[in-house]
Amino acid sequence: MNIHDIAKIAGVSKSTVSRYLNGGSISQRTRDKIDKVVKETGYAPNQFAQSLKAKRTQMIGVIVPRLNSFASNETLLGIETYLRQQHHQTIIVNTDLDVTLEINALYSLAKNKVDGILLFATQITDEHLKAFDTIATPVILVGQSYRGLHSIVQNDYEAGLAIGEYFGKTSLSRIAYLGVGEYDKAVGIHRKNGVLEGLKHFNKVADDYETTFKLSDAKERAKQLLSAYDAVICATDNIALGVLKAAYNLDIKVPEQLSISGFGGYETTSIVTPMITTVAFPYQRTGKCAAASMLALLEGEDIPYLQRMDFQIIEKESVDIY
Amino acid sequence: MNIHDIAKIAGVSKSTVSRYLNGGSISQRTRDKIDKVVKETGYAPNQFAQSLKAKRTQMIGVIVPRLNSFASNETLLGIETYLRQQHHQTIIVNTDLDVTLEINALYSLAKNKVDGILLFATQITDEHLKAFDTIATPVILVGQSYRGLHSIVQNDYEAGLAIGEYFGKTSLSRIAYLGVGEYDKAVGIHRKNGVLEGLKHFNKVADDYETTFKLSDAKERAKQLLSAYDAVICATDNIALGVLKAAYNLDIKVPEQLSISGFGGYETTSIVTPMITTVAFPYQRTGKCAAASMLALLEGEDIPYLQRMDFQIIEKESVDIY
DNA sequence: GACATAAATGGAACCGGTTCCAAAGGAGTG
DNA sequence: CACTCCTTTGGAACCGGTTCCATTTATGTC
Repeated sequence: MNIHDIAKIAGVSKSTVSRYLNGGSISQRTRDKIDKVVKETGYAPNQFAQSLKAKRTQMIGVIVPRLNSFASNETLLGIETYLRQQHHQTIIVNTDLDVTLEINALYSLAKNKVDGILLFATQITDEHLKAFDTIATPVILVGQSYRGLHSIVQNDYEAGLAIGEYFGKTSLSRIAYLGVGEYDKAVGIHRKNGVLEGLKHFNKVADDYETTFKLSDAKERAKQLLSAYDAVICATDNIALGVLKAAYNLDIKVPEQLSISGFGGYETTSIVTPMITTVAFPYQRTGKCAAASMLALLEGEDIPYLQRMDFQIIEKESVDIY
Repeated sequence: MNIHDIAKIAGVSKSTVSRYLNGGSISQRTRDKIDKVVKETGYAPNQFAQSLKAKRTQMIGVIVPRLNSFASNETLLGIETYLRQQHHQTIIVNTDLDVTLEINALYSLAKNKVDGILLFATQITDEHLKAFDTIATPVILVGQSYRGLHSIVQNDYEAGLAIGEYFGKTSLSRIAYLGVGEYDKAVGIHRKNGVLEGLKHFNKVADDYETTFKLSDAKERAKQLLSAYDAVICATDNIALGVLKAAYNLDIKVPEQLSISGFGGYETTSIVTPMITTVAFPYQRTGKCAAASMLALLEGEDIPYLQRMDFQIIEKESVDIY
């Protein structure tokens, strides 16, 4: 069933049906005739063909590095919910942390003529810049910032600062920071710098160790170094969970013998015992903000190049605050 | 940049460019000329306009009831990965467990001319059937089955049977089953029936309680009844985690005083202490299977109406097996 | 070199809508 | 009733591709 069929059945031209659908000037008699036919046939215009002319597909592409991380999923939830309410479709591409796939995804989404792309970036390479340049599709970075590109990020430095000061106030003195590689600017650099600076305000220092985003890696790394510390500040909740697990294995009591904190606000941190003190980032709102910014951008509005979300320390049971 | 521009620059007709792009018969000289122009301009055909003619959008819609559940996300991961490899795009719609939104999503995806729809169903209402009938888009159900519709499900009954027999073999005798409402056929009925039947093989029975899929609800429900039992078989891992939390709160030792099991194989079950014994469902493979079945269906192949995945008991530490 | 055959190419129609423009119809006024 | 003006309508072009068909060009054979 297409507009031509409807027009023929209703005995009018297809331009009239088009006007009927889009609220053009039409007489009551014609309106009723078409109304009847549309009702009977259940006709709905091909969104597709509409987009060809309109040059707007109402589709937003989202490139995520992982589809099984709390942060990605919550952010994605925020994005999808907002876009759906605004009558847009969400196309997701998962890159499984593969940079090549990420570049491919940019070109592929551009070919699909999505109106805009939200990129959950880990790093921005020259290939990325080239792709942004080639495709004529607006891109907003989520989670990482880059000069000259629209970005929405967590307030990693300030959050780190807050947790650093939080540990600073305690009597804990042998502190380790368990982070990730510096290729990830947001988590690997800003978050860490915040923590170290926060501790410094209280004349404390932390030894700086590195692991990956994987819980099991964090656990193994932790096993080697736990005995030397009375506190471990972890760069993510996943890492904190790995450290907690390692503490269990080594029969180290948390928080009596070891204090642990994470970043993220993952649900799991309040499922385990003891519940882990963490810095919650508003992932859903981040997603909503990213989606809203994209639609604003597409409407030609000016949006700030860098938007930082807020954060909140969630005090639980894993830090000995005395 | 469109095909017309390319044709003009290369000094050929647009049908020739089209042939160049799609591997039609073309002379080497012309090929080189067009090659050069395409390279220079970075031209990529509008996937969109192609679809209008081809009547195939290479897009598959996925309707999920939640975007923050382990099962959904893993399945989605399996779907997206497979579809991407097969050069298809994944459009997701989250319905937040709202049946009205689910119906809307069906019509909306149909308007978008997705080639097929994968529906993570909880229940099938008359509205659903009507929608399936109206939209001319193939639908495959994931997670629930319905007579006459293509379905891919977990083997809920057999999995329940296996865990029922597993508990049957132990010396545990005061057993509770903590399940969900029967509106969910797969989890609420089949899974439960399997468990009860499995226990029956060993002349055991379980008291049957009901809660929701939410961890916090399960925890509250569990607090009221834990003292009366030495084992709780839970319908999902989330429920099991809630029960474990309740046991902690009541200072009940797991597994010494209380055995707990779940269903699903969620990552979290091996993060908590003790790690929870569960039945793992192959969610990623389920997603892949669903996606592959859809593409097969679109190719006109015959696929079975009901496909059941396998499962595996993951023995951990939360059940006292002696 | 003439001829048959195959390969390469351009033109036009088509996919399903929207939109511009001109023509037709209807209402209002003197 | 004639005229103007506004509303309604249909026809045609367009969005950016693909494909059919007819024509031109190249290749091979005798």
